[in-house]
Amino acid sequence: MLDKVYKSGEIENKWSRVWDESGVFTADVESALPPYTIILPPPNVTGKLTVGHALGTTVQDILIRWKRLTGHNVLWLSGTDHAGIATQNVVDRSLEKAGTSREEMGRDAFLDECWKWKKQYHGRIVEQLGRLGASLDWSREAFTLDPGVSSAVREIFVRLFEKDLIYRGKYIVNWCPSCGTAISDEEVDFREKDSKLYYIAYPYADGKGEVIVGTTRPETMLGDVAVAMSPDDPRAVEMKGMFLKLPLTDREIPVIFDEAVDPEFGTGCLKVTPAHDATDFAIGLRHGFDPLVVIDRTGNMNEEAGKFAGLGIFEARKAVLAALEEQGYMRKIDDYRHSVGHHDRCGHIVESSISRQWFLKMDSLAAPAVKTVREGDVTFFPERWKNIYLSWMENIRDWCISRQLWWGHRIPVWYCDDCGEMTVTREDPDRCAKCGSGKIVQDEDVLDTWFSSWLWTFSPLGWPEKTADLKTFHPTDVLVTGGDIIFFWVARMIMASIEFLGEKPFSDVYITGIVRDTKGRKMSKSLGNSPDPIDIIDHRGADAFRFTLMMLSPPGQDLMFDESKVEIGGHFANKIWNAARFVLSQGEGGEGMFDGEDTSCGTDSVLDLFSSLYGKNPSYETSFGWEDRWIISRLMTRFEEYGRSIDGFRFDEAVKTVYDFFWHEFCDWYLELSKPAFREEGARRAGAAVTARAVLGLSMVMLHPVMPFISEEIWSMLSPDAPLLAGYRLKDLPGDLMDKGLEADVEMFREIVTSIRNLRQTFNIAPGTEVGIIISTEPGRDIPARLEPFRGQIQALAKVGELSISDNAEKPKGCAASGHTHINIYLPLEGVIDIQEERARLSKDMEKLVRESDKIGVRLKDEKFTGRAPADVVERERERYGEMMDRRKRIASILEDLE
RNA sequence: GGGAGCUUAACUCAGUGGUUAGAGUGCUAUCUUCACACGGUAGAAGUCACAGGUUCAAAUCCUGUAGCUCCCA
Repeated sequence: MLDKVYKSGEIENKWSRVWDESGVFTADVESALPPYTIILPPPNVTGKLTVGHALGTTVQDILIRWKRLTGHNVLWLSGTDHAGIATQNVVDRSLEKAGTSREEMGRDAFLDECWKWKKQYHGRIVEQLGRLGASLDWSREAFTLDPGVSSAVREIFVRLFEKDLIYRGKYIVNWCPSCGTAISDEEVDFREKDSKLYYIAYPYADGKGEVIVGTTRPETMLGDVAVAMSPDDPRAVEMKGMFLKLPLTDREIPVIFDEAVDPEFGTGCLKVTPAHDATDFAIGLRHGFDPLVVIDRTGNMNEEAGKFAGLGIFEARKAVLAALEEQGYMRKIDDYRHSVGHHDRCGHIVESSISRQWFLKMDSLAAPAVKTVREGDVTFFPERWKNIYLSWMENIRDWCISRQLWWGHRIPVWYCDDCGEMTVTREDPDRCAKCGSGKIVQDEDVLDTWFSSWLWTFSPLGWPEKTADLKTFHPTDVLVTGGDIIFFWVARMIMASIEFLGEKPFSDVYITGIVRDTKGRKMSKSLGNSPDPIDIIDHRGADAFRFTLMMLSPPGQDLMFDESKVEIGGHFANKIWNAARFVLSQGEGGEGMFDGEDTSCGTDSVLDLFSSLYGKNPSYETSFGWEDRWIISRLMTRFEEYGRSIDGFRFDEAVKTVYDFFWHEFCDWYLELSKPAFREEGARRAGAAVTARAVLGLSMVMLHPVMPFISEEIWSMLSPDAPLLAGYRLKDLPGDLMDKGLEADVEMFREIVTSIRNLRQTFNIAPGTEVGIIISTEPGRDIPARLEPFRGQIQALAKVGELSISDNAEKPKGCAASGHTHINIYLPLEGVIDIQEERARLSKDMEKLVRESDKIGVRLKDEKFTGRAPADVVERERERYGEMMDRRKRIASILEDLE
């Protein structure tokens, strides 16, 4: 006997192993099926999966498994990312603990150390993805520093260099003093900070006055080269050509005029520090000033800062303020709140700093990528991300691609000691391409990690070789990722693929929401509010987790996640488990149902059994009841809805469809309705058992993309010889099994059962007590005949003994009653009914009904409505009105009787 | 400063012009009946943020207001 409660652990382990060994996730480049490709956004190889990863991975796995089931040649490409800064940081920290450092051990030894980390933690990521049930193709797994992928990076660099799109120059860049490297604009997070605005006096050089300059960064004044004012400033005339004495130094600096100055801000006077501010850098360029660097790469003041040299930025600020105060230059200090840039990896405040770096010109790459999205060749879901993409792309700036790190793709540029020229080649050179000198040295820096990731749709497929994989699987179909890396990654992939392959990298971009805690905060390590997905899977099962994530995340909305919510999925898994237990305990049902045909579910899949049953079944009439035809019809309806939802990226809808069907139609109604048949012997029992098995089996197909483990388990129990569900290809379902007329009659039946149950509970009739029921119907509609097939089930499900169904049946004295469209239900209860209470109950129904029907009545009399609304809407309203008025009449007459 | 999103039941969320606005959790009553108490049955619960407008018809479209969140500069 199976456990009463579903236990996920062992079952998940078992199937993970079986799937791995089976090779069903390996894409077949020879396959004739239409390809369907997703590349996994490569997680940081030394990182740990978060709930956010679980969300994205589940979405991809649902798409992938669904496409696999519905006959596609599926490739879900797995891979990891070397995460330059993050990895180098953790390795640095571990070296520090061991009492050494990167500098001490040297570049090669340090890289060995990084590779050790990579090897050690790679397994953790692989295992975590496996625990989630991700059906990735591991045979093609790639890592951003693999030789193949690295040579693609090299190829790209050389091509772009040869096209003059890559250049080296001294510009203002974002500098992280903590990580000791330049970073791109996209890696800077702006956060609002409480700060001060200092007003500092800069005296005229001739001593006859002063201007006051407002700044949030007084320490940078040591690098000032000018004070700028707006050309529209009323003081412009008198200030023109004037020089100022720069306090705390012996330098004199000019007053200049520039459009970039906002005359409304502060005093309208801006100190210009080209070496340490992007705006000032631009002003400096326009006016021909050499930047004066006063802060070094480690965030300390340099020798240009005079007596402040050697101080850190904050110490220097204090010291400068004190000196200004002491020497009488400080005029005013205001509280001021403004955005300060922080490095998104380490959280340290980012400096704007002059530095020689490598850049990639973006304009010409961006133009076709804008066009592709604008014309809908690449589509974003939800759509609004398109505008975010476009607005970034249309204001794109050059990309700083060099990083002062060791862990990464080293920049393939060699400098000649003799002639000073650069050599940039696909193979490592041993002499200068210009002068032939052997004294060449490679650039010390590495490339931004994203410079390898932006090739990710094609570099792992073997590009630049024209491989079969590339031909079959590129362009890929959909990219699933978070909105926070649209600029880092999505946009750049579109540019790269168009530039180097001449085609888009993917057709659709599905942007998932962000996972937050129940207080709406982003999950982060420092807050400690991010549960470990593996703990959740240990506690509640991967299927439950996946189901819950999908149930709770409508497209593009952030998800307030809390582990306790996974109960939803856990309860559902348990329900599925128990329904399966019940169905399996009813046997295979094949024996003796068909003449000479073996229908036991052993040799082929449940679906094949199912298909063979319907349509050509000679004992159809005696084996199957309306219950069976009904649930099959519902299953077909739901299957269609489900496929539509997944194809439209509506995973919340898809998941709800399976849930509703399985729980509220299959379990609540069908299995209850089948219980009488299961107690019988012979054909009827067999028909019910076979239907239950077939519907359970097809439900597992529907469920499999969302809950792969439990569905695989139950599938295997239904039919031990069947192929793995994970590798199963669903054939077309028979199209003629929907019966809308039957579905409507069953609706009427369900309303009657529910209504009788309601009456029973209202009058406190014990659950075990049988009651007599009289159903009185509207003449001329043949309702008694239509209800006749349902008689037995009404009696069974509502605990009814004597049941009379007839047109215009007489209402007995002293009974509880309910009125429906064309139907009255009477429950004789002489002496038990409290007339007053019964009147009150029915009056409440009546009031609501009157309110609604009157509203429709008014609408129908309004010629504007009947004239302008579409005919089918008017017709539907008319029908509704007729039904409501019928029900009104019925309840009114019941009320009259109670007088 | 510019832009986006959100505001629907106690909570978390569906529902983008046409039935009496739904689900899950929670709540109330009841049942341990031979798949499941992680369950069954029945039920209560909403001024669809607010104010205007468009329309025969608005939770849904438009404008404005308020609050919350995010992105960009």
